[in-house]
Amino acid sequence: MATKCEYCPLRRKDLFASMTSNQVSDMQRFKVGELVVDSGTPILLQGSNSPQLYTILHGMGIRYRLLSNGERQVVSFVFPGDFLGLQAGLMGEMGHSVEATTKLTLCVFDRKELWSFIKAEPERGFELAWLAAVEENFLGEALTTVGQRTALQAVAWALVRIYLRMKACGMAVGEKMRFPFRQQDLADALGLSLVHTNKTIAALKSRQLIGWSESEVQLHDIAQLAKIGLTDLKDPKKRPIM
Amino acid sequence: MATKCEYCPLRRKDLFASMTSNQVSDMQRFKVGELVVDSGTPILLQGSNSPQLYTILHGMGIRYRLLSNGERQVVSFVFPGDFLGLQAGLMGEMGHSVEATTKLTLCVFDRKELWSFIKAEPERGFELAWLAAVEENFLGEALTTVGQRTALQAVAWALVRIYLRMKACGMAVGEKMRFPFRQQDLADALGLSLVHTNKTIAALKSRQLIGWSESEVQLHDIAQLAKIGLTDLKDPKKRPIM
DNA sequence: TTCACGTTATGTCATTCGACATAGTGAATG
DNA sequence: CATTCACTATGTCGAATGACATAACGTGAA
Repeated sequence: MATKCEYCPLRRKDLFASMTSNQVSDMQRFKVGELVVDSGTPILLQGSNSPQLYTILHGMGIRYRLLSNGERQVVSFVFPGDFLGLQAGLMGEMGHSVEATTKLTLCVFDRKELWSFIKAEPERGFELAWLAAVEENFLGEALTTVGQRTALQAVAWALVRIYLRMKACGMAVGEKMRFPFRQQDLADALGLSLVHTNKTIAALKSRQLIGWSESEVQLHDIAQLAKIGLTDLKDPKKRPIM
Repeated sequence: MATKCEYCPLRRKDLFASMTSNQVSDMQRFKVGELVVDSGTPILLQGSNSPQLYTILHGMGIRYRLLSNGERQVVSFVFPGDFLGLQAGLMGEMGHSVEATTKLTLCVFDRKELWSFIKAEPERGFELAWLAAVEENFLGEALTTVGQRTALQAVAWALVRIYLRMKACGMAVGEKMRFPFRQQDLADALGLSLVHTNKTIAALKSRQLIGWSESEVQLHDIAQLAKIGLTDLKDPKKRPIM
């Protein structure tokens, strides 16, 4: 049973900008259905031109790029509210792949309708750009991490960022968060080897800064982690939902 | 004497998508003037909320982020046709700084007018998003470079990418291109130390793959460089101009 | 139960890359 | 013409990280 946009659980989180009721009903017309996939399922493929666009309603995943020598760069982790397929929708080709790392519920939109959707409500074009700018901004920060932070700083940065993003949509309580990603995913996101990532995590654990168990991570001293990671604890900026 | 949009030299390059004459005249109304700055001049500041937006008419620059420990990550090099200030225009805050590395001529727009500009011609909102998506796509590639390519691969990748971008707007002839960036800029872009970057460049020179002299770089064997850099020689995709 | 498999954990050793030192070059300046 | 400054060049050494090996552990399948 597809979720009605009117009752969309995302819009209630304060991570997301509010919408007029007109926008909600336009959104509802744009939405062609809902898709539920298992963890591990590929959603979008690098180089492809997907006819569908998705908004994550529930669950998490990763975006990644593959190099011709087989190396994988995890470009970002994706969470509820993230919009998938924008690059294909605008440029005609995805620059990365997207894969589910938990069971994932997606709102499905038809790429062909994107333009008429925006024409009907020009402000949504503006917000589409806004969303892309949020992503651009994040990638700049990630690039800075991989380029300039040490392994310890990078891991601390990543855990803090993920925690804040999850908390902002109600997926983290207290110091605990569900963490369905493998150390290999984190390693590929930070440009580190799996082994070194593991040892770096061990270093944070031995300092009592974090705990790591079965798909769950605890941040025991978030302030200290933020300091190590050369970042702050400001909540992520409000952003639009598509 | 400000360049009239009608006679904009950029629009003639095939890197850029064509515009209707309506769009050109709307653009002209949006443009509030032209700004010429010397090399080294800061244009936009990370964390600021600039009241102006710019399109590069002529010249080059760099975007970079600073970390609290003073480390600098060059996020991208910017060229004619690039739009500056989008993040501030959309999210209200720049995620990076922008600085001129040559004398720079900029079309100046008023951020306050951005929304009315888009409302008047909704397709431009779409293209604004397109522009942001192009940038997002590039940053994903850069992130992959810094995370996964070796120093040699990274330098080769960067030179090829810059060359193709410059050629696409008529700034490179044959195997030669003007290269106003310092090795330090390249190093900060690739997450390498200056010394190691210099030695990597020396390695490419000793293999006769490139030449490097006074603000000029020659790519003697572009195909081989692309191969080393794990990339291809496809021209950059067409993109809109603001 | 046993086996295979995916993931995390940890030790040893190799390599890439960074830090520091020093020098060379050319442009700007006085 | 001498000086300074920004940038490029190159050597030596050390540190951060990667590669390889092995083990521990849980899960699911036979």
